[in-house]
Amino acid sequence: MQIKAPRGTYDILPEEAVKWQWMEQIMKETAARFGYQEIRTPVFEHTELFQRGVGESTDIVTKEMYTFHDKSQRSLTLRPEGTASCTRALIEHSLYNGTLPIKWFYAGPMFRYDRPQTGRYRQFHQFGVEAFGSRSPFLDAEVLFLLVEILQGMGLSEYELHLNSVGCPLCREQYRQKLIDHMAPVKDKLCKDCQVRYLQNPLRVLDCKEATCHQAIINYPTLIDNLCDDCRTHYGMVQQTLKDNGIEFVHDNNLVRGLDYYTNTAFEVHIPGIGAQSAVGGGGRYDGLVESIGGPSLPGIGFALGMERLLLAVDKLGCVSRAQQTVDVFLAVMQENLENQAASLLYKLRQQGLSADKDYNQRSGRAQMKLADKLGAKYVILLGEDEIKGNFVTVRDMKSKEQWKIDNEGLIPFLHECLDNR
RNA sequence: GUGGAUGUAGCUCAGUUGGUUAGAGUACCAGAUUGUGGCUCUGGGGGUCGUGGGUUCAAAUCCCAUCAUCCACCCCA
Repeated sequence: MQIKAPRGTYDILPEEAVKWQWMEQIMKETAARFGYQEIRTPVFEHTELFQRGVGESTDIVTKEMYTFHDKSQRSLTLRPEGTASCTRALIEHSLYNGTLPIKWFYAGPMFRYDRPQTGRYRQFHQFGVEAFGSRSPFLDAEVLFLLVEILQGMGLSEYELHLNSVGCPLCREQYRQKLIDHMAPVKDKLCKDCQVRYLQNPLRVLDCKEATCHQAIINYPTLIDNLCDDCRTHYGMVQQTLKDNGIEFVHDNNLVRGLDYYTNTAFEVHIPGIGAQSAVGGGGRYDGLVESIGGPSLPGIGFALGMERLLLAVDKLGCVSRAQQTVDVFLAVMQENLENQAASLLYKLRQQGLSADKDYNQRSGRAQMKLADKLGAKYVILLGEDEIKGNFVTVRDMKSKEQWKIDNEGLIPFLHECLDNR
């Protein structure tokens, strides 16, 4: 049987890779403008990091991790997300002793064992940012501003930003109890999944899509009405800052993020029309995370964007124009016995900073011209017996069809001048 | 993990109630133009019909299994 890319993985071929470069460029440039620096962490970590960092009860840890043992029987896991690794690096290098906040961005592959569908892969890519060491609501706003700036930079203005606050451990625990009390009398009416959620993580009943569940718990107490004073004030300032700066969002009582580490601000960005997996990004504040994986008490906030979903949206909404990669000069060789000289000339052109290419399959002169055309060559250099004898080359402008005989010595300056004048 | 749809050339797809050598468009290569591109014309290569079993005189076609893709659920990016 022919070997294919494993389930849920795929190749990014050159044509597609151009789009990735374009997208990464926007992301990195925007993050830099906001004062975020790149960090690169390993793609695998000790399994324990994710168990503690992401949360034992999450779907990611319970059923989606690529976990394996290396030859020394260490349990390692391909990273399912980026925040845990960043936090580990922060602690490992004691960076919390330095200037705060620390503002990082990263981009790279993540791995989750899940059933593939449009916009969902087993190896997928995220761009994310993390800011450690400040609880300021203005930092929350900055992170959201950065997120929106990236979307707009990609020409994606049709997004929906959902916002909520999941409170701090203190007020959330009180709220949790209140919610359980509210649901207790009607728990039999909940769907199967929600029966389990009711016991393990009652907040997640709120974002169940079953209409019957929503009806059963109608008039439920909301998170926002049960925040403590500090959390309420914090959330209010985040919202106000966004409003003051014209960033549209909707407060969403049902938004409860799946990862255990979130506190206070939680958010999700959706782009309608790219399939069922419409969440292109999500994030929030995680003030307890650093401590929970062995560091000092240090607050943090971040988000992650799904890169293939963003490209899906870009393709769907068709708002990019990307130039085809072309070559400045194509070298057409008219006699086989001139290959040595052709190779030297080609190398020389490239050393002089020109993009140049030639045929390697003994094509006829005509076929070489066709190839030059296909590669988008601006100029073709013809090299044949006449040229060699006369110490010159023939240069053809592919657009105007003009041709000149140029001295060997004058060739490079001539080409540079031609290209500069285009 | 659950349910549904679909797998024929690199790509997009035809292929009749099971019947002889599986087709088209496009892409690729060559020639017309032996040293000159886009257009046109002519020719050519390329398929174990996803894979493995079964039914049949005969299977791309019917049955089973398996793998993969897509859609939805779950969940998330």
